[in-house]
Amino acid sequence: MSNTFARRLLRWFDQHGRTDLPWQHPREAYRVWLSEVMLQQTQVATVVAYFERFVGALPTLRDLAAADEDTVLALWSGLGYYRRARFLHRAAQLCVAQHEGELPRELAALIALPGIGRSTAGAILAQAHGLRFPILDGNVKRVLTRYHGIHGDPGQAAVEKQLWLHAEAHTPSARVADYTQAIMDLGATVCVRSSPRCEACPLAADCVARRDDLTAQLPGRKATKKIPTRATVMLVLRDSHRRVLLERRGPQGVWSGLWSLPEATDPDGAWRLAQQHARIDDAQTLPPFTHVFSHYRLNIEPLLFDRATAQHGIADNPQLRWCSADELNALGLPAPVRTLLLQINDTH
DNA sequence: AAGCCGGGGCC
DNA sequence: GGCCCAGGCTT
Repeated sequence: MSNTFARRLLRWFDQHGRTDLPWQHPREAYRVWLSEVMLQQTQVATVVAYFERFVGALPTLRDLAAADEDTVLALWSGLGYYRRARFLHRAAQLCVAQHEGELPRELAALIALPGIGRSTAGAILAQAHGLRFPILDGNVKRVLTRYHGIHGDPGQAAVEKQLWLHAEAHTPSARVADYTQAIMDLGATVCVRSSPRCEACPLAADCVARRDDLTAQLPGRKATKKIPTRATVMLVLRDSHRRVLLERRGPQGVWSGLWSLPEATDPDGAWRLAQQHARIDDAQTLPPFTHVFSHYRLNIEPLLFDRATAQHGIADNPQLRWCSADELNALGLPAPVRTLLLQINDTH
C-alpha cells in the first residue's frame, strides 16, 4: 500500500483505537446512523447513555419509524438540536416507504434523507458497509488542517473543499470502516483541540503543524460574534394534584415540538395568560436563571401559580395538558424546563 | 455566505 | 465566561 497515511493510522488504531463504543457492536447501518446523528455537535461521553437508551427502546429502523413523535422526542430530551430527532424520525419513515425498511447504500440516496449530509452519509457507508467513502467531521478537519498546514476557518467553503480533497485522497480501499474510526479516534484522543499529544501521533513525522509549531494556531477559528440576550417569563401553573400545565411548542424556532411551560413577555402578561387557563389567587416569584444557547442567552423568570383550578375546555386542546411528575418522563422537555420543574417539585 | 438550532464539558 | 464538540438545513 502506497498510502502511508492510512497505513500508519491503521497501525495506530490496532493499538490505541476505541473498540468498545456501543454502536460498534454490532456495527450495522441503523446503529451507525443513529450514533452519527447523535454525535453531530454532541460529545461521545454525553451520547453513549442516550444511544443505549434509544436503541433499547427502538432497536430497529422499523421500530423508530413506527414510534410516535412524543416517544422519539422524549428519548432525545436533553440532547439538544431537536430537529435532529425529527429528521431522524422522518427519515426512518421514508426508508420504510421507499427503501424496504433499510437505509439505502447509495451516497445520493442517503444524502436525500433529512438530517444526513455528505459526512454522515460517508460514515454510514464506510462503517456499516465497508465502502470507500470519506468523512469530514470536526475531528478529521482538525487532523487534516494540522497535517497539511491549512490555514483559515475550516467552515469556509474554499477551505472545506480543499479538506474534502485531502480526505478523499487519504481514504484507503481496504479496512475502510476501521480507517474511518481511526481518524476520528486520533482527533478525539491525540490530535485534540488544545495541547495535542504529538509525541503519541503516528502522523507526527510529516505533520506541517508539528514541524512549524502551529498546532495552537490550527485549525483556524471563526471570528467570535457576541450573542444577544432575551428574556421570558415562564408560568408554572400547578393544580391541587400537583399537576403542571404544559404547552406543546410550535414547529418553528427553538425547542420545536417539545412540551414546555406557557410563556409571557412580562409579569402582567403572565397574569393575563394564567387567568385564561385557570382560576388562581396568587403568584410566587421564583429565582430567575439564565439558559445559554449557541446564538443567544435566555433570561428565564419563573412564576409559580399554585393551587390553580383549570378552566373548562383546556382538556380539549391537544397542545395543552396537565402533567404529573411521572408523566414528564415520557415527554420531550427542554433541559432547563425539566430542571426547573424537578427543583420546584423538590422545594415547593 | 450567514443564520439557525441545545446542551454539556472543559479550561 | 469563552470555546468546543462524530453537522445539516434554511434563507
